[in-house]
Amino acid sequence: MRGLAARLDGRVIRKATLSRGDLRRVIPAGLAARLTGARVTSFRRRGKYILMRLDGGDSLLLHLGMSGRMAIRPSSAAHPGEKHEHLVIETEDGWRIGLIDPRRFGLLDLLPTVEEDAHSLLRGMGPEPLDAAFTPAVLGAALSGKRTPIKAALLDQHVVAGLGNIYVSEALFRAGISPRRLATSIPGARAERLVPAIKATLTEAVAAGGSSLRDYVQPDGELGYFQHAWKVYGRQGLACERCPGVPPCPGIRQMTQAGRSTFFCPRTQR
DNA sequence: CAAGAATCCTGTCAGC
DNA sequence: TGCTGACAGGATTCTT
Repeated sequence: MRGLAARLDGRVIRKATLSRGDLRRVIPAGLAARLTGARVTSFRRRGKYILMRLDGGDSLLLHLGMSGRMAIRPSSAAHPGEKHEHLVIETEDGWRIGLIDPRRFGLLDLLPTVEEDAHSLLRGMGPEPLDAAFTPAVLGAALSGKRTPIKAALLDQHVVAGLGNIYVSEALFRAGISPRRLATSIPGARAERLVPAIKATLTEAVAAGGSSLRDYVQPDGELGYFQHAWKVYGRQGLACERCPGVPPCPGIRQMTQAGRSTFFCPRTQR
């Protein structure tokens, strides 16, 4: 969102082009026409959704799904026909911002700005994990009585907003909590560890991922570097960094929970 | 009601 | 080189 705001906030959209009518759901008719000629007045993020406000009172709702990304280039640059570029926004000051989403799990919608919080996709969403209001007591209350593994509970956007499959594994490792543990056992001392672990994981990821969006300005920009900071995700079989040397770490394990990969250290996460 | 499975879609990679 | 199957950063809907 910060990368988009750097190029779009305060700018006038010269032209918006939609090349297909659906992503995860049908895109409202007239969305491109509404963007064209509008000035972008502010940005907001809620969970994994980005909201771009326009003068005139509407907001563009954007979700990148699993495979979506934004490509930012000067309008003057050559465009060797990116595949799966579903929406293109060109600004009056000469930038071209494209939404590229091969799997089309992403989402676009248009809604009145005053109704953002009432939107069906945002209503009922859990607290923002980086807000001061996201405390161990708040997380504990959301998990209390839930007889699902904590891994699955943290992926539920109604419990806490914005955590994905990678960050859940990373946060549980930092907190020393087994992904198999039932959510209802978290309130109390474990929530006291888990909340700061979630905040630290996301703060570091945003710092690293923000750089990737800036790099998108380059034609062959790198995707970012938080993947180099993963402590368990994708590291099955490797030693974790928290086990004492003797005896050595039994190795990071991978398993499937609710259809998603989970990575964890079987010794330090209990 | 809650939890797991199936589902949408395309690209990539391992194995043959 | 080419084919097949498994799997991928998400979230909703269907089953159990």
